[in-house]
Amino acid sequence: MSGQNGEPKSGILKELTWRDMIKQQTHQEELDQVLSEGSVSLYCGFDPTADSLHAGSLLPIIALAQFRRHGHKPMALVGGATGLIGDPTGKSAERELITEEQVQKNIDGIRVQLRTILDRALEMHTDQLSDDVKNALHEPTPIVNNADWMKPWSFIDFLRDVGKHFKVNTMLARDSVKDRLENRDQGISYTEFSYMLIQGYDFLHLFKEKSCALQIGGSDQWGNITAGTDLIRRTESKSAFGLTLPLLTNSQGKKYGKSEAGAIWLDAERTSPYEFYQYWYNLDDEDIPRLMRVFTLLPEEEVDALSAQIESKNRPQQVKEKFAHEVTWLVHGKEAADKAVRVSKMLFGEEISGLTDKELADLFKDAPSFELEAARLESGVPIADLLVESGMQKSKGAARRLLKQNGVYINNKRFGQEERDVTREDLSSETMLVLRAGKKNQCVVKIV
RNA sequence: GGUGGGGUUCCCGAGCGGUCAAAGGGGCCUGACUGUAAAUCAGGUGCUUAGGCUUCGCAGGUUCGAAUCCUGCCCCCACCA
Repeated sequence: MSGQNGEPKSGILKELTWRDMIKQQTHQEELDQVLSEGSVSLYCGFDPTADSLHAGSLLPIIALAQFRRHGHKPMALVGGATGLIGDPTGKSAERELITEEQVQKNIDGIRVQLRTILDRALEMHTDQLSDDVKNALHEPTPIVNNADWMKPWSFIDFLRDVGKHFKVNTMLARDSVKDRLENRDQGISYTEFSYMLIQGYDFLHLFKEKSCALQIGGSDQWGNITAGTDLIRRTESKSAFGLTLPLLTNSQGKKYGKSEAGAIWLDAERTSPYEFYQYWYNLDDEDIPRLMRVFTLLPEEEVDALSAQIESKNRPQQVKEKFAHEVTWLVHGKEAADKAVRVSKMLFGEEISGLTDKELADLFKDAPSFELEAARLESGVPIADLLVESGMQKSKGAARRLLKQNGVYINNKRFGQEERDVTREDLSSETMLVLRAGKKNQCVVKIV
């Protein structure tokens, strides 16, 4: 009974629909039927282009988790083979090849993240889960690597068995290829051109070996996904399905997952849980309801209530705190998320004083820190020097400007415009002080 | 290969012998107002020991003086074959 106008009957599609997480799908009704009849195996691929995933990858990860929460069997695929080739989709120019060692290193990194987040998604809001699902929670979500089945192929075999099923005519019509062909000085290499054969074959392989009937991915992956469903239909005469997720942009049309400072990584070393939390907290109010549906596992009623609250401007901070906490929890764990909330309250609150080193160090574990020799403090350190040496400002000129604009704070207390020296008086605990530049940049200065 | 137009500070883009550290816009930063939001407003946005110093594709040259003129080189774009 699903279809353009109908309600899907499978639990998972119902969920993804109200969350607005479906961009396109192949054979809607048939897919809905299959998903409502029983447990379906599915997968989503992740490119090993870096040793950490970033916030953009969170969407497919959550989607996989949602399937799992509805009793299906998701898998994550890391592209050990495809990563060596490079996906031309959405790229205006040929990419540099990544070395094999680098790809391996990247795979190791993102594997851990996938595992952690996928597992954690099963521990959150468990009251929504059916008993069957709860009983199966201890089974980890499988993570496969396409290098395992791609590497053994010989070129000739691959061309005969896979290449034969792809028409260059069709491949040439794809936007990602067309753009590159029409732009004379940014052609496409045979290597990248072949990318879709590999991704298409991955699907066939998983279909045969793991009964994988569905591939999901970002909306840019539509072409690559249908390459797989087509290949399966052609060689196996069976249906396989594809589903893509929407490309999320904010009210200004910008993509998520990037801040001015760069990408928001899922790796705590690259983007600390505190920064991660702050990223979500600081997004536009307007975008929060939409994002809450997509990036949290909160149930519908709760999302609706919170959305209504933020829309009516009734203590919107509460809603944002909840939202940012949920996302941080999913990625970094509850403890880290709780702490991010505490640190944030501390930082955006009153003057910092009366804390011990231990408390301060604990609160600011994620914040950058800088060590200053005790002797220098005794004689006094010019504030501009401190700002530059701690890395908060890149030149003294910039430090002076900031000062003049009233943007320097020590222990959350405005420093004033005068260029005086920082001394022992400025410590907030035994050996530390908190230096802040502007609203959101702080650094712990430790005396050693 | 031929012809024409270009490469300017994070980006776009003006400047075409001194008054240019270089208009304007975007971005970014800071402040005010708020709510750590958005919108709005104000200021800032090469380095500096504040006297200077280094920047306008690269290398030379002309000149008292060059981003601006000349020569060579590199790269890009457009049209033609």
